Amino acid sequence: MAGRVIFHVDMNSFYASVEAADDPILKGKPLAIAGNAKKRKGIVVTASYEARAKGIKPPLPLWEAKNLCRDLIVREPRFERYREKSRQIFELLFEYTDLVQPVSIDEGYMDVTDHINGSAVAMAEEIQQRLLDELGLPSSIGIAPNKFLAKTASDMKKPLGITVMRKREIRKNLWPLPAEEMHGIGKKTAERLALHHIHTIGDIAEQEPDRLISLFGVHGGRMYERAFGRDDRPVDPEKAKQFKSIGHSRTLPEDAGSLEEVKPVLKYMADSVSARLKRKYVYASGIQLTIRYSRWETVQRSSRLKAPLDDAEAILRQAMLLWEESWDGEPVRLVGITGIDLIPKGSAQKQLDLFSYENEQSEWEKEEMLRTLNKKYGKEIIRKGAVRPPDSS
DNA sequence: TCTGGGGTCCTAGGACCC
DNA sequence: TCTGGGGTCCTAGGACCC
Repeated sequence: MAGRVIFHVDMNSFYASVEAADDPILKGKPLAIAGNAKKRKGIVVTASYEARAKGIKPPLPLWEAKNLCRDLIVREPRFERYREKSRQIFELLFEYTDLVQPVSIDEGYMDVTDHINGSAVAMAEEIQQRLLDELGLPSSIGIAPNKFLAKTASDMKKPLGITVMRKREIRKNLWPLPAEEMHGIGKKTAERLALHHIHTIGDIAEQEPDRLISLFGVHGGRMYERAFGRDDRPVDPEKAKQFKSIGHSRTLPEDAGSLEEVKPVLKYMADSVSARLKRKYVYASGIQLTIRYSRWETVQRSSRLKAPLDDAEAILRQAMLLWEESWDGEPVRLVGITGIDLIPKGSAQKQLDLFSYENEQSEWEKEEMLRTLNKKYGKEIIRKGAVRPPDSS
């Protein structure tokens, strides 16, 4: 694969920029998007560049942010609106090539190798200008022969930057960067690298690859390759559509100390996860319950299902069984439900046929669990028949 | 006034099988 | 008196990213 041209398009302060585009009063002001502090969700998710200038950088607790900047404007996030804007962004990018891979709500890769008329920089400038003119949103674009270098390049100049990273410039532009700047290296790995006197990306490049692999596993091998700017991952438009899990979690208004207290929250989450599974045309073949204790320890327990499902009551029932198995009686700060091991509806039906015999065998087990739960928590939510193979329609 | 919510990927270790 | 051993599958937890 010789001479690809990859763009990494990264929106600047995306949530804050959307708010400013929708409400011009916010333009040029220090703005933070943050959850409601009274409900203990007080962290800054996104800060405008004016707020960043005062040292406000996500994820900062809101009260600290207010101390740093007395006239900080705070808005709660409107995720539905951001998703809508996100769709518009990618529609615009798809005008240039089919090889667009969204990687999050506000960034994506483009493989424009076969679509350059003139210079790549001119094309990036046009895209950036159109995002600004048509959607009111600033972006930074990195241009490079692969995803890793394009991503690194887009980070180098914000806001409204366009940065080209050529292979031959790696020694000059990549190697001086701190190791933690490499995508995939976070705080923990950077600390471990520092123990071995590895501080910059250049230091990584100087290591024996076998040593990195023995220390960090496949991650070590990958960081060595990246340090030389090597990355042959294709831009894959399908990847964004392939969900592996769908979940919903929430920090509670106050700590909970019983299943009665969290049951309404779990019910709400089961409904929401069920609705999203149905919308995405997938079944979950496992359900995972997340419990975060007020002591900040997080526990996750999952169960595999005999029959893949998308039914809200069945999801809730599984979640409550998992609660029974895993809650240690301590105060709980957050709960979450996630559907895992998702399978598309078409293939789910085949699996169901395969498992139907096994289902009948385990029927007495279900009855037993239901009796136990019903005795304890009443029958309004937990009912026989909640777990049923999905309709074949 | 400590610390959100959506994810993906990798690894360690136990269960199980032959 | 020692108590094989290798492969595979599954789960929980951790690191990381936006």
